Amino acid sequence: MSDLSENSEQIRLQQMLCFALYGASHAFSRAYKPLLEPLGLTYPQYLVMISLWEKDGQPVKALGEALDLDSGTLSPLLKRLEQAGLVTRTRAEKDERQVIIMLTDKGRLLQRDAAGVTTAIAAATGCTRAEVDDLRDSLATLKTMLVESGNR
Amino acid sequence: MSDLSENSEQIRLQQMLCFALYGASHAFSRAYKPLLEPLGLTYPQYLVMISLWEKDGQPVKALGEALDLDSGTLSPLLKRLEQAGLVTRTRAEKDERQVIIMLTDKGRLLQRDAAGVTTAIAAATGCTRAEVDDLRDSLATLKTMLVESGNR
DNA sequence: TGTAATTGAATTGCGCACAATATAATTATG
DNA sequence: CATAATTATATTGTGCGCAATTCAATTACA
Repeated sequence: MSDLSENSEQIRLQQMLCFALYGASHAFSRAYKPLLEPLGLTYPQYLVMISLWEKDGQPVKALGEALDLDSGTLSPLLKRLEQAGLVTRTRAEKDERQVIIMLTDKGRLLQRDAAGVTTAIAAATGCTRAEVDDLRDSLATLKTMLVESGNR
Repeated sequence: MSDLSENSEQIRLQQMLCFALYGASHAFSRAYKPLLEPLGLTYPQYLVMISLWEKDGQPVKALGEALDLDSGTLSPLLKRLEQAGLVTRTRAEKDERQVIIMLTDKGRLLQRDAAGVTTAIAAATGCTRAEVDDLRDSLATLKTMLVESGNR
């Protein structure tokens, strides 16, 4: 049973959970693309904006923890959002290491333009609210498991 | 009810399915990283290798369809696999536009080294076989829905 | 208090992911 | 048969995602 090319030990792409996840994740960002393009946002930028709409004035560190991204990803992304006039980046006075990200008026106003994106995506998934909730919770659990097993 | 900053219309990152997917997908590739590093493969390269272990001698186009990737992603990736001595890239005689990707002996042998990766990841997810199957099928359906709604 | 350790952000380098474009080979068509 | 349309792959440019490094600010501690 050592000839992998001719028996059931063969790994099949189509039955791998990670591959399904990989494909669904890409499908999502492709679905978002035409909706976000009019707003001038990429998908990761949109996630950052949502985090800021939830809680304005976060330091880069906090955004990184909320989105699970490091400064190597966030620093240039935030500079692009600043270039676009959506956020400001200012050093905190009480701790000059921190950079506080704050929405501009333009950034705050963009939330209204983005309202339609959510409903359009919800419709595109074709899922009921309960299905979405179940799937989301399963994925959250899966992520937790993967992260925890990595810490051992 | 138009003040989005103070009511329930507010989009919340933690309740978004796409964000859960985004996080779980990244968690997976982080979990794979230390397992694939000894093999000298990145996660997308590993997926390409699996596709080739399933079916050797595929043209770039077929690999792209199997993995849902275009030549802009695959061409440089395949060159790196060639550099690593895992595959060969040769023009098809009957249609010189096609480039056929074939495993080298080294590429075929790598399948044995990769056998442990699957079991390690399966353990890391902490999911039962049934849970994996359910989740995978839900994600496949979701992807189909997103792709189809994009074609309209 | 002075030095060491830690922390927050930015930068560099590499590898996807993907749109847009280019090029060459093949096929279709007038 | 010549030319137009299509097809397969490669290239270029932009933006993540992440490891590794750097730097300055802060905190710990000898």
